[in-house]
Amino acid sequence: MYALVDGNNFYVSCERVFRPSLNGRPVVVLSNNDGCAVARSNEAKALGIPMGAPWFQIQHLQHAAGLVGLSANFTLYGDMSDRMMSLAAGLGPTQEIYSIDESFVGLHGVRGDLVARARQVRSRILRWTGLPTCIGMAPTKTLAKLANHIAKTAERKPGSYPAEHAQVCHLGTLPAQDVDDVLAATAVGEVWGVGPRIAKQLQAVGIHTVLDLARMNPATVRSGWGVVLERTVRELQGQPCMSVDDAPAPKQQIACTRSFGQPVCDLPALVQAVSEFATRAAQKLRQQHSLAAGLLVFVRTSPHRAGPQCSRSVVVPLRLPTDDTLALVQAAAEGMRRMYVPGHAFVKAGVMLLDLLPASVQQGLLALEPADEPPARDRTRLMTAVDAINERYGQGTVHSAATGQAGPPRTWGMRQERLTPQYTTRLADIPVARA
DNA sequence: TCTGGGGTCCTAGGACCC
DNA sequence: TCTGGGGTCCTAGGACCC
Repeated sequence: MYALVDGNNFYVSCERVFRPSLNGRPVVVLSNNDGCAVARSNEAKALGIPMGAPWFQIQHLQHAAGLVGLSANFTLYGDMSDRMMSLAAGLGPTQEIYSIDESFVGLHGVRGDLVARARQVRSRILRWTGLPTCIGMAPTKTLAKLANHIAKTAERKPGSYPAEHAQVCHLGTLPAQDVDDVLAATAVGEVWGVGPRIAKQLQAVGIHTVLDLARMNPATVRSGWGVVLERTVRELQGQPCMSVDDAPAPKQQIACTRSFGQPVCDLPALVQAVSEFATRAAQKLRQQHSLAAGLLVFVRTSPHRAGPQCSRSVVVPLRLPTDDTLALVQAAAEGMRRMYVPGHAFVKAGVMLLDLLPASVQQGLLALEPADEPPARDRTRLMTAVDAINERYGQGTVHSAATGQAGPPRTWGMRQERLTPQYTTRLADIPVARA
């Protein structure tokens, strides 16, 4: 049996913990550059704002409907996520953190009334962190996802499903007919693994509800759509094809990419931008104890804007796999210089670290290669010190000169005009209670 | 004029997730 | 004027091997 614990409107809920005046109001949290809505309160959903709606198209609702738009505060959300996850882990013996606001919990061997237990965990998370959640439970992960969807929808739209499913929904103990009823009341596109494309194809052959999909023959699904959807169908039928993965493998690639706050044409600014992206990517690389053997840099113009389009990328192989910020910054800057073409309004660039391998694998230099770098041991100590200082005193306290004030003005920085304080992670931002 | 069969590896592109 | 970022897995097709 599996549970899926999922934060309701997670980013919005994090903001509301520290600004209770946002309760009951339509609120959206915007993507980087205040681009589009990536989280919506129930009130915002009720206004008809779709996921991903561009801010410039909905900002008139500020006056018309009291809509509040906030810049994404990922430092806050990450910290709140850690708190929520540690409490959700109390539900069962294994936990897989699937995204910033969702975790699967394996319920193997858990005795007693699962629904009562889930309600208890849910109310503990609410009381201790201020975050509302919903919990779905079922014999497979795909069904647990579905149960979670039902729990949320039953709470948000009374009448859509039986009221007892609100907040906590356990499909595992329901009579078969009741399970069929909720599957028949749910559109096939809500299934985990069925995106817009496949949903359309399914509808074209008369598969409209989750129940329709669950009743398909797995072999037919395999030949028509492939093994991925076949697994989904089997999971809907109650046959587990996925288990809780509580020790995720290290990532195979690490990316840091950003859209710019405004278009950028000149090379020095682009070099500075990718130097900073490489710095961030290198940090992530060291956190998972990997080395990169290659680095990809890309830059592109906007498909939404008129004018000449340009999209270029270059892979820079690294002679020695490394996790050294300075080496990676150098490679990123070199790649950018190599592919740069003047005369374009670039809006996005990024760095991806490729061909990752465990840091425990040491590759020696061939004796005939010049030993022009400081011994690797010293560099490792330097990077450890830099990470520790930045962890303690804030990002960028120590940084490579390529990303600093010596460079060009930081014209490419993100737009974040509606950013809230870092309530839980910066001393100066901690809320003060007054009697 | 005639030109095998079976396998691996790599890459690009598509689809999905949140 | 203004449209995010970071991942995964699968498949098809080409290059190459014996």
